[in-house]
Amino acid sequence: MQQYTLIIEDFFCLKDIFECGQCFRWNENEDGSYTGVFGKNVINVKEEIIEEGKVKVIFQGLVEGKLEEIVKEYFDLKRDYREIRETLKKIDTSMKVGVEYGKGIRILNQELWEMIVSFIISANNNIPRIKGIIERICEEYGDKLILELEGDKKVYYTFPTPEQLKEVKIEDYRRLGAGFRDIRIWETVHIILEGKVNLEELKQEKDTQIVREKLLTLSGVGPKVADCILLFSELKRLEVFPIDVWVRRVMNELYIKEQKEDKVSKKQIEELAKSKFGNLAGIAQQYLFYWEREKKKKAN
DNA sequence: GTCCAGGGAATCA
DNA sequence: TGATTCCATGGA
Repeated sequence: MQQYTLIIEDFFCLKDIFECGQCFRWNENEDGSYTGVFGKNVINVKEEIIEEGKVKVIFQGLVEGKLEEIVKEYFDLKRDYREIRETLKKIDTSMKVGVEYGKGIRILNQELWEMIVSFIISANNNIPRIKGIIERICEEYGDKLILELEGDKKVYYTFPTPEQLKEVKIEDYRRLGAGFRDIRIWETVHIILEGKVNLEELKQEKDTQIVREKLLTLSGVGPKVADCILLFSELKRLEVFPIDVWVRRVMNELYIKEQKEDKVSKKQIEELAKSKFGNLAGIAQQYLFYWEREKKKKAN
């Protein structure tokens, strides 16, 4: 068990980070802290706001290695988000509102394999259900981790490796609620196990288009899922702009203003995003996605 | 009962 | 190339 406390002199908000739609395995506790598993680590994070734009963050957890280094990498703490927000806010008033709303966001450096499977499951699905499916797969096939905080022991599970999923059958994924995505998960696991796509090589590849094409050879990975993997995993391509129903909706509402939303082509949105947001399109997308979804939540 | 969700693949024009 | 259709599931 390690502990690490950090003062961040910028906006940094656990709710913004964990509920903006980029991750599926972080859950809020009764005390307002969040606990999550990534790699072989299980970590609890608590924040105390010192003043506007200054926050104390307390990390506690079981990790392989040094907690400080691990969280600095995972939470992308070396990147200057203040500068990113300032750049985006200058684009227009809509973007300014979106950035202000999600100003505590950080784009996490999540494990490539976990993102591949998670976003295959995300196809035509909703976030609460995606989380449930992933959690059940981890409970069945991942490694058990036990975290004890203030005498309270809880059990967590790692995300299973391709090797750990080797003997899993298509019906097993169906039984765990994956629905029609069952065969896609199975096929992708076996593409990796057979070495047809090498994840370590993908992490080394610098050309984003080559990485994207490789990802598209995986079963259940189309353009949108590939873009989510590129943006939200350790591949960290902040310029890619995943377009789902929410992003299409918000881009149409703010900029395109077409009566019939389904008439707006993906290409049109892509080109608009690239020209407006440039190499920060991915982060801009996340501010917009989060803003649009929270707006909808509040309306209900 | 109907609609919708961080879409992809197969099929057809 | 581009448009349609089907695909499980659970909550609203």
